[in-house]
Amino acid sequence: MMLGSKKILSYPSIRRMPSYLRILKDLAGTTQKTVSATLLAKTLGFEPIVVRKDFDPLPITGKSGVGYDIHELIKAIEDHLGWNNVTDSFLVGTGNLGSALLGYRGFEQYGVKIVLAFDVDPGKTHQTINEVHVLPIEELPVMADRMKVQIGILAVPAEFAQEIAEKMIRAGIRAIWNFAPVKLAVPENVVVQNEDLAEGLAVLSVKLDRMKTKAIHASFEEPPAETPEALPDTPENL
Amino acid sequence: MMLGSKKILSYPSIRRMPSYLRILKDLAGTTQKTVSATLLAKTLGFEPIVVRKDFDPLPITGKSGVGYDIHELIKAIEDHLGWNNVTDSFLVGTGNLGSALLGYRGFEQYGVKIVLAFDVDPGKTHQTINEVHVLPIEELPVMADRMKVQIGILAVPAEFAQEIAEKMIRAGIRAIWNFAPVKLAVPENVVVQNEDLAEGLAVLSVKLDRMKTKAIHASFEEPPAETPEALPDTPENL
DNA sequence: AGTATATCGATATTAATTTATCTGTCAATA
DNA sequence: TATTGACAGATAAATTAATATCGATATACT
Repeated sequence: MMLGSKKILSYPSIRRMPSYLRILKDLAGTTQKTVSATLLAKTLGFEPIVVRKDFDPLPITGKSGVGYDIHELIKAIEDHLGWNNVTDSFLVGTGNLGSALLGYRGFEQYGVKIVLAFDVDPGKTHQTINEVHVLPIEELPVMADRMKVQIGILAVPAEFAQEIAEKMIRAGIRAIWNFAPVKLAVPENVVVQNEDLAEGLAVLSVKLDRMKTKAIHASFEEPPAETPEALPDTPENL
Repeated sequence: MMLGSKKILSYPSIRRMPSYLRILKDLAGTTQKTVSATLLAKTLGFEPIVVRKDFDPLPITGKSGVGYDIHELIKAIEDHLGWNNVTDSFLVGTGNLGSALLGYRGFEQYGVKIVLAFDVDPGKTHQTINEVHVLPIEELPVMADRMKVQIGILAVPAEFAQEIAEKMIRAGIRAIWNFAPVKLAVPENVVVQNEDLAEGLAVLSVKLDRMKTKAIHASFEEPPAETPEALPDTPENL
């Protein structure tokens, strides 16, 4: 045994993987065979050391003075995320956000394909949004069972989220991508990933505020230090 | 001076603030006057100590044996995030994601109001989406100047993101909420917050994968340990 | 060949974040 | 009024993540 013993990536690392993947796939279309951590870092705005650390647990090895093999790296990342073979998923809630998610082509590139959508509102069902059929929520259990779907995307208003989540779980869904701003109560064998736009907005607000006060303080100190007018890469945290 | 010297919140704390705020605003509609960290924690699925630590830098103080004053707490959080007075913002890109964002009522609750939208596609301009006018991108500079808008929401395809960002910046915008999966190069007096759905999806994928292997290992060890079929609160990380 | 430069990987080091522990306060109740 | 349980807040410990340092190797360029 002990075969597939991948060393584990930290969650911050995992979150950076999609960015790497995008760049790598771009490069895969060129004549380039290798990338350095330095290049990736510069493109993404963080330090090379971060990149090397991120790749460290992957079952690949770079070459000193050269970098990493692009295709190897892509494969390693996709393997780790399980994004090789696309997984089918259901989406529930075809309001604004739900439709937007349906409109996002390219989830398939991220290993997930929305194969069916559901809604409680009869006015929204039995139509097709972006080539995905919308069915009444009642049909979810049967379809989930028939299609062996494991991932559910929850894009309903907060007040229905828990109820729909339970319906998903009873139907055999094991992973819920939750866009409703509520903590879902789920059994321990079900995983939940919460997505909350307000989080990012909160960070932006604070950053803006801190930038302003910084500017004020700066104005009392040295002369403006020659504001670089054009596009220096600021290391982007969060 | 040293007046407005708020102690700083960590970014993880900042990200949790919107969740607190939502619960608090719910409670504000009831007869409750106070909340305990314990209650907030239970509702959100983390530990009370996290909540108390999060509130520690805020200029408020809870009462032992009682909790925090709900209104005081709301005010303190909103103050810190600058979500008291709603800030006007522009949105660029009225594709799927852009429309979804326009459809999100309730950003105002988060201190941000989209007052105008822009698009390059003449086919999309001069209409109204969710009561927000869509103008040609050329008009952004004039309007930004006239309305003194500081926040820009970028919901355009990756290949145009940098270009549009520069246009925003030249127009005086100081904070960009970036939904395009690219690192923007901006001057150091501009703040950027990147939003990347793939991040959350990556985390979900890995969680699901780890859950599965956990299940496999468990099946070799002790007898199933009585799976709690109904809804135990799992502490939700990330 | 010899040298400079780029780059990885291993090993610290430092910083940020989470978690634990303990003490004292408050309010309800016997 | 003494006792108990719920709670905040301070301080400390443990964990996790980011950053730095350094030696070794590959490539390009004299």
